[in-house]
Amino acid sequence: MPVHKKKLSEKIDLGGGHRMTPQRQVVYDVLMSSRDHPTATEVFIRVQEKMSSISLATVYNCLDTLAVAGIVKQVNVDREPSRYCGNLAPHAHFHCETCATVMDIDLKDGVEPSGSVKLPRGAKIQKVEVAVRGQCPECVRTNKRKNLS
Amino acid sequence: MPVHKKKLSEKIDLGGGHRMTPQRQVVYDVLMSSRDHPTATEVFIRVQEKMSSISLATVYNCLDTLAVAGIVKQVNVDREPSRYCGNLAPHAHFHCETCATVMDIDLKDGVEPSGSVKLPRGAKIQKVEVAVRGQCPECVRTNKRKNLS
DNA sequence: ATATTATTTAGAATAGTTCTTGATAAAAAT
DNA sequence: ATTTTTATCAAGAACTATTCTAAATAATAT
Repeated sequence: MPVHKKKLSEKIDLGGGHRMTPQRQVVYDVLMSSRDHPTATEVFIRVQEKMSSISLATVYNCLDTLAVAGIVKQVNVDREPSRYCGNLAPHAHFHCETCATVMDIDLKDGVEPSGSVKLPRGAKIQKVEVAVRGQCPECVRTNKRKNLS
Repeated sequence: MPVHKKKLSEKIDLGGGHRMTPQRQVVYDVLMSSRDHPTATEVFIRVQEKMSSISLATVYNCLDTLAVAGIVKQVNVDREPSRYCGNLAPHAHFHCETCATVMDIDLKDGVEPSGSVKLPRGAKIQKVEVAVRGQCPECVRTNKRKNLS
């Protein structure tokens, strides 16, 4: 079942002369029905179940087109593979160093994330990203240990 | 002239049976006398002026060893090449999308960067990173434009 | 219909980084 | 002071995520 608000298979305008093709639609649907933050390869695997002929390059293309169109978000954690996210509401990310998952965390109401830093005078701010690293509740509870070789 | 506090060529203990070799010392000195946030390749170029025989692989090794020892910081901006930073004090980073430089920005006194997010209940927080993207004062002033092909 | 433009695909190419291997060097043990 | 152990260095190969290329296909506009 879809976890985000937009109806699945809803036709979306990508703007700029771009078409909502079957491939883009399937990639979009997979993202909107994912709560985790899959990498391009993970999206590829999930998409293949619905459209086995699709190529990884196309998944990359689709993700990029959707991200540029602003209907999905690209999330980067250090230099790990990019992840993709259908949650367009402003939020931060928590990265669990034990199980390597990325989860959304909400912002506190009425608190600007930029409030904790001295913004350079005269700079134009485009966005402020807050990323938290640590061990997620699930991994704390099950007392998992980091994979030390 | 050195921009950070520690004296250049000061012998540092890396711990864990690691030695402060000439190569590591030169890499460290270059970082400590840099205000910008050079990439491994940029460090390599600067180090070569003092030690022309050093290899890029060794620079990577040294940077990694120094980072693991906790005496320099590795800074990642999206999926761009890692940058390295000798400023160990807690701070955030500003990334100029026009000139692609990364600069330190100070935290406001007494304001926890984690204060703007709803931390997951039961999670162990290791660190909170704040990254600001936009156009730096210098680029705003000179009205530079993004390099659109 | 025809021309134009966008898209898909497979595979090649790229870039940053890590790994492998043999040589070198420093430290520890004898 | 030798020997043994351990750490390090360097060159280049290997790896991985991603982008690019080129040709085929499909959709849209004329």
